[in-house]
Order: sequence, then structure tokens, then C-alpha cells
Amino acid sequence: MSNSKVRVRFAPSPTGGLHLGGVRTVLYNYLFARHHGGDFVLRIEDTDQSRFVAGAEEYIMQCLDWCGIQPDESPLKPGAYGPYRQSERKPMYAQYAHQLVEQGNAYIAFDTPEDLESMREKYKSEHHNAQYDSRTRAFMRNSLTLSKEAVDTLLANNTPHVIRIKMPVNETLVFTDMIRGEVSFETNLVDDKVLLKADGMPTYHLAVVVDDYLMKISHAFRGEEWLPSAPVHLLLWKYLGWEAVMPQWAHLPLILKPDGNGKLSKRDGERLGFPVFAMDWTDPRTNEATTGFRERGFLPEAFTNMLAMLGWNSGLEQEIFTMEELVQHFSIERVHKGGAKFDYEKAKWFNHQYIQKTDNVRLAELIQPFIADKNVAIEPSKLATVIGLVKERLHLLSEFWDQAGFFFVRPESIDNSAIQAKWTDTTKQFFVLLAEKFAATADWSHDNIELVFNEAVAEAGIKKGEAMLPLRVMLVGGKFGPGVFAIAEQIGKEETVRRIENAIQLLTNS
RNA sequence: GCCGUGUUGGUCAAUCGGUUAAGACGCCUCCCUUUCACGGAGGAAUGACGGGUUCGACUCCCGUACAUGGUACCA
Repeated sequence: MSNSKVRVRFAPSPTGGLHLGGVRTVLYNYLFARHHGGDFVLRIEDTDQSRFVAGAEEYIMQCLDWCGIQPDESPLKPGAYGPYRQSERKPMYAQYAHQLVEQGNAYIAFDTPEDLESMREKYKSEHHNAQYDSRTRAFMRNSLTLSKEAVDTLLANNTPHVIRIKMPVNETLVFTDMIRGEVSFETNLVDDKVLLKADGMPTYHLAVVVDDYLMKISHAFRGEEWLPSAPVHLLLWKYLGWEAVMPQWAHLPLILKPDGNGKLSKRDGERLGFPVFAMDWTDPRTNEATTGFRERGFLPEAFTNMLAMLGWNSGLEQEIFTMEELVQHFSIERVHKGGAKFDYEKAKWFNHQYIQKTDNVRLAELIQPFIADKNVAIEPSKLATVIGLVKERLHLLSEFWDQAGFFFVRPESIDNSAIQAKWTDTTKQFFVLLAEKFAATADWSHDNIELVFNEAVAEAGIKKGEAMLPLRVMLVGGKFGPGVFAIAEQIGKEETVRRIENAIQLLTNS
């Protein structure tokens, strides 16, 4: 395998929103492919017709697009190994399943769901371990226990049936995982998985092997939850005679919930207040909406950078990597074995870093959706200027309006408590004076505004410190924001005077 | 229950038998800043437990504990 071209695939099941862990799996696939100059394939694993969800496939592709990950081959961009949806590859699988039956490595099983149910019930009480294995299959209705004639008759009558792999007895299966090293399993302890379902569709087990073979996949990365079924896949590669070209496996660690333990789920995000999906997702069946990182105000670069570092480490002290740098440094051997708890605070830190290094014009475009509902017309150039003023205090793009809304809209209310304490006749007279002086100022530039302010302070005979904070609150509404004179300059002379006068009135009447 | 996998500060993590056990996030203190933030300087905080192997173990081996994944005609 080592001398052939690197080809990897991300093979999601289109059943809903794209989870953090899913995105990280794609990312690692993508980085590995690019690092080795190979191909990255997107294959849709839609073999379970009962779990079809409208729009899920398009959604997944949009997520990849947002993340800046372009597949070399996908349902939308077919290469030489299509089709790229398993549902469209249906005819390809049955022949291999039947080949296995003929070779004696698989068999036909006619058990009904009820038969299986009662088998499991029975074993639960007797052996603790209910599985369809070498011992069980001798008592079930299948081509191993039935006569050839009986089987033929059942088949001729279109009796529902599946094809199961026939696990060997007393064998130890060993393979080398790229991040875990040698892993071994006892064949006696893994059951006879269904390969071909009664509806003629393959299960994941058959499909993944057949497709990886046909698509010439060289390295297969998937979540750790697949490790227990690896022996089935291993055997399939062997029985089908493809062992020599079997991909190298790497089972990625899981992303865990921040509190307690366990796999991070959509519910954890809702419970703890952070997104889990890459982008907003609304389930068409239940209409349940889930927020995504994009809509929460993440930059895609920050999102992918953060995910790359969750479970992988370059060995350098650097943490901020462009996609190109990630491609350059990535190696699957440096992926951690243990699961990583997701840390939303750190995720926001990454986003903050990226907001700082992104230029204001692009930020303005990205922020547009977050202010679209404010009903204010804002020129892009002004937006960019304001962004430059407040970006250092943004962790999420969605925080922009809270931090900068006062640049565009007069504050609805002002934090009186911040002024009240210092509000005396002297300060009131000062602000009346200041408003007059401001109104008469021709050169409305930052430095000159400050100059005029200083003059007013001197004339009124008060301390500058007593005037600065009240002025800020009058203009901003609260104790936050960039330099006061920069704010005054930006909102303009008329508006500055207006806000001061409004505040004086408000404070006088209260 | 059974099988697999994992376990360095609160979190992400470096270390590939010999270090004062890096760094980052978060937290705390101070400085800067007539707000908030940014920035700067400090600080607290780590090898699950028990046995080996070794001159020497966070690093290797074996147990135990704990966690987690699987145990579907779902992926």
C-alpha cells in the first residue's frame, strides 16, 4: 500500500447536523491527504433508508465549504470511482456478499426479528453474552443449519433473509493502528455481523470495505467507536482477497463533554450554552433548531484551527496555524490516543486571536449577518472603521453589536449609577459648557476634540478625571468601549452634543 | 456481564529511561490604561493506584481502579 497514491475519504451518514467530532475527522483526513499530495474523497453513507433526512447531505457539503475544505471527489464532483453515494452503488455490493457465501465465509440467515429477539433474551439469562456467533448460529435458521433444498425453497419464495459473515473459531486477529499501535481481538468474541440486509442494502461493514477497495482508499481514519468492529472489516478484506491493498487504519479519539465524561453530544451544547454543530441545523422532521459555530460568530479558520489542536499537537509551541501550516506539520502519529474534553473558553480564545489578525474589511463582511436585524443602514467603510476600534474586545463576531451598537444608535438608556455619584452643580455646569464648546468646534478631529475638552475642564475648574467617565457614559451608555474622543469623533459633532444634552436633562430631572 | 481502548495541573498538552515535568486556555496578584479590553510581569495548580524491570522511571512490563466505546438487518 505504501507505494500507491494516498487517498482518504470522509464518509458521513447524512442523518443530521455535522458534529464537532465529524468536522475534526474530515479535517484530519484532509490535512493528511494534502500533506501527502493525495486525494480527499467525500462519500455519502446512506445505506439506511429509514434514516434518510432531507437536506442533510447538502448541509454537510456546505459545512465543508465553510471550513475551507474542498473534496477532490464527491457526489457533486465525481471522479473516476463513482458514484459517491452508497445508495447509488447498491448493485455493487450483493455480488461480493454472494461471493463470500460461495466461499463459505458467509451464510444466508432467515431469522426474523422476533427469532433474534428471543435468542437474545435466552442468552442474556444463560451466558451473559448474547451474540450471533459460532455457537449460536448452529441453532438458528440459516444456510448452515438448513438443507440445501430448504434454503432454495425459502429463497424461491422470496423469504426475507440477510447475509452474515461467518466468524472463524479460535483465531486471534491483529492489526496495526496508526495511532494506537498493535490491537488484537479474539474471533470467538465478535459476532456474525450482517453484511447484506433484507432490503438488499449493505450494512456499513460490507459497504465500507467494498467502497474503500473500489475507491482505492489507502488510509482509513474514523472515530474510535469503530474499533470494536475492525476485526470484521479485517476479515472481509482478507476473504475478498484484497488483503494486500487494505488501507492503513487510524482510529481517532473521541471529543468528550467538558463536564463529567462521555462523548460530546448536541444536548451538552444546549445544556452548557455552546454550539456543537458546525453550522445551524434544523431537523426537517421535528423542526428542532440547533445553533452552529458559524452563526455563533466563529471564523472558519479559528474553528478549524481549534479543532486541529484538539487531539493533535505539532510538538512545537505554536498554536495558531493557517490551514497551509497545518497541512505542512500534520502527522497522524502525533494524534493523541486519549479523548479530549471540549473547552469552549479555549475555542473562544482561538476565535479572538483570529479576529485580531483578520483585516477590518473582511470582518465587516462577516459581521454583516449579525447586524442585519438592527434596522440600521451602515456604510461598509464606517463599519470597518468601528470594527478596528472594538475588535480587540471581541471573542465572537456576534458580540459586535453589544460592543459597538452605540456608534450607530443612540443608547436607549445610560448607566446613571456611574455618573450620579459625581453629579453636582459643578459637573452639570461643566457639561453645559462642554456642549456649547463642542457645538462651536469647527475641527472635529480626535486631537482637537480632546483639546476643546481640556479647555472646558480648565474653565470649569474641575478635575479631568471627574469628567471623563461621565462623558463616556453619556456617549456610550455604559462603562466600556474604546477611547472617548475616538468615539466622539466617530459619531460626529451633532450627535455628541445631542447625547450630552440628553444626558444633562435626564440627570437634572431625576 | 463480556470485549476493546484510554488515564501528565480545572482544560488542551510537551516529554519518546536521567528535565527545576515545557507551553497554551482559564483562574489569582501586580503594572499599563482617567472605562472596558488589549498588552506586560508574576503566582497557584499535574504524572490514578500498587507491584515489578533498571544505577535511574511520567516514560518499559504486570495487576487494580476509574473512565469511555462497542456488544442492531444504525452509522
